Amino acid sequence: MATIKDVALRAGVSQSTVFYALSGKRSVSQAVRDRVSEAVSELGYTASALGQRLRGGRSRTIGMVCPWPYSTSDWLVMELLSATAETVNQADHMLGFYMRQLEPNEILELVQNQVADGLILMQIRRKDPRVEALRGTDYPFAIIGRTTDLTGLAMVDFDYEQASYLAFEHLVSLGHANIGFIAPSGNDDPGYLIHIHHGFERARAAFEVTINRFECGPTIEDGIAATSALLEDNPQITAFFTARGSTHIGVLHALHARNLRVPDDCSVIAISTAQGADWTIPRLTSVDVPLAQMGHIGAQLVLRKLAGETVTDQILLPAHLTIRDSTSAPKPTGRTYAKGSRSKA
Amino acid sequence: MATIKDVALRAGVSQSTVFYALSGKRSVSQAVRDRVSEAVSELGYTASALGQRLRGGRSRTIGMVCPWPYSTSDWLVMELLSATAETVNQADHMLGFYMRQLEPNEILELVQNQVADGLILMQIRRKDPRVEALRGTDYPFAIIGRTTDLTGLAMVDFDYEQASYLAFEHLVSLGHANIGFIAPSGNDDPGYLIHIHHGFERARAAFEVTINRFECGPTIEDGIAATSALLEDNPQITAFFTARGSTHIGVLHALHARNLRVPDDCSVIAISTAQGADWTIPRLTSVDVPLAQMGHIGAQLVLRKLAGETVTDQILLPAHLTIRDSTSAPKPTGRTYAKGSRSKA
DNA sequence: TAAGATTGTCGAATCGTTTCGACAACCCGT
DNA sequence: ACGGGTTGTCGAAACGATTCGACAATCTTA
Repeated sequence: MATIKDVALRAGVSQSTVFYALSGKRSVSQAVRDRVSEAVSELGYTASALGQRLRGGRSRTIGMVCPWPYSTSDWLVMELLSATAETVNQADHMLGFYMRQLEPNEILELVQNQVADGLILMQIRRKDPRVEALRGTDYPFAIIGRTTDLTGLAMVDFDYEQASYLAFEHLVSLGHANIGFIAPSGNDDPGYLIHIHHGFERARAAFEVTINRFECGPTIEDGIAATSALLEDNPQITAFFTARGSTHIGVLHALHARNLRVPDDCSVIAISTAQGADWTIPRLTSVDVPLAQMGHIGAQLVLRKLAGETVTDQILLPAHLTIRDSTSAPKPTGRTYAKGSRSKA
Repeated sequence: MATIKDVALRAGVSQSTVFYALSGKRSVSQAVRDRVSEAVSELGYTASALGQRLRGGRSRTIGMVCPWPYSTSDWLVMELLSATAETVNQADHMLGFYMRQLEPNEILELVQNQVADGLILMQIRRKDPRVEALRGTDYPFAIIGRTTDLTGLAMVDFDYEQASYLAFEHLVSLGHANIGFIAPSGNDDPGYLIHIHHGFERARAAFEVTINRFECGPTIEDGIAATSALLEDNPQITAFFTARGSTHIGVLHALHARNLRVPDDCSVIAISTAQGADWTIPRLTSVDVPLAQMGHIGAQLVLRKLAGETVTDQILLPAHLTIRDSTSAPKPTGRTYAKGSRSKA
């Protein structure tokens, strides 16, 4: 591999002259410029990033800590990852992935070793030891998600509370009076679950509606079990709102197993992503989480910090409802729910 | 940021002694070792990766070129990415993502700049200029997918031909005599499409069966259009085999719009992933592409090359059918297909 | 006790790029 | 022709970890 030294020898000038000829940071005579560029092309020289980085003290790398897989469904975050990578690449940096839960001290080492110039953390817990390890240091990082204490942090997140509220509002406006709410426990991590819970409480206070709540995990199976349990106890439910992971798939499976058609016999609404919502039959009415946007913004926050800016932006992306094919007004008469007809699902 | 120099000053010894005390590569007296480790913890010293890498000439980074998004559906490859990252991380390397189509010369620069020690290429085209740029160089890289000429390459791929054949075989064994095959054109890139085509040809030669073929792209909408067109011309079709991207979702949408139940009125089989197959209702009988395995192996190939091994493994992962809920024997009598009932889909 | 082996420590060089200060050589106007 | 400015080039010194040869000091063995 040719170095700048080789080029200098070949062109018969000093290393620094080669450097200035190539970088243009000082004026160099035309004759020398020509000889240098000739030597460069003959030797196939390109500057080694290693040397550049050593000198600059920067690795031109941003690390993304992505404790994967958080749950089986979360591969929807591909959208977030690819958006982040895109923004980072555009800024002529590399996005390095750490696809496991790093200990706080491992994260600090990433910093100190100069493996990465900056960090993006996701799947943030409400009290997150990783965030606490970084807070207070001058290390450039941003979080996608929210801790309880956001003092001084650069953050981007989605307004899950409003998303949750909008889902209830939509169902109520359609005339649903009995809603099954398949929910995470508000006490669980990651942090966004609490906001979904707050939206639920706001809706409960605002609307005259019966909400049957069932707490469960994020998997398809959890969704099936929750739907079954809710229908068992509350056959009068006319709509389900499911807010986490791939539980919405479970709801659809469970309804299908009972021969309940969506949305004719039962409406379903979710907090999902646009892509995920398009994959179901019928397409899901959903408050779509703008993952790509979150990735872009998260990357920008770090890049701005890297550029020397003091960044304490805390950006909450607004929630919008997208009406697709899984919700309609309840049909008060049409549905016959035979208690015994539950399948093995 | 503390350097080895600072530690040496603090401990009152030379840099090299600090180094030997920490690395253990030469013997150091207990007294000095103690003073050094004391200084290290006082200063919070950790070795800078930048310096280490410069000396070693290695960046301990593997680049993954992932021209994203190839199609809207391909976020299933998240599984591949996370598996690759896992393996690379375990070997104490970083996986750097380039989420756009890099030009061959950009890829070569990655090499020469020592930004990455090795490369993993995916979404390989049959004649791939990126591969040709790297072939013949001693640069360590592996491909996930196949070019036409595989001479000297390290490669891992899935046996799409067998996958395709198995899908037909399954439908035939169930008694389907009229199959709708929603297929990519055999001439298209990426390269795996040709192998699906070969499997189709092998099945056509082996079985007494009518296969109605329709070429289309990879999107949901493509799948809907293909299904509609096939049913229009061949209402006697009792099963669909769909082999690319998210066309299987389109098939299900189109069948749903016609009130055709799966699998009672029509069977559906796909080449998909285990996760993708679990997301549909009913769950899809599918030849699952082992994306995680492909990622692991791809990473290993490069890592072995990095270790100095001469690697020319060309690994074709075997195809296995997973029977889920979307296929059954055709019911010769039950179905009434009303030509006029086509929806707007 | 002298020769030889072992142990512990140091200084200097290396990796490749970038920057800084120095210093000629030249051009300008008076 | 002489000061003042510009232009072009060079050498040396960073950046931080690692390695190698040298060389004392200590220990071993005949």
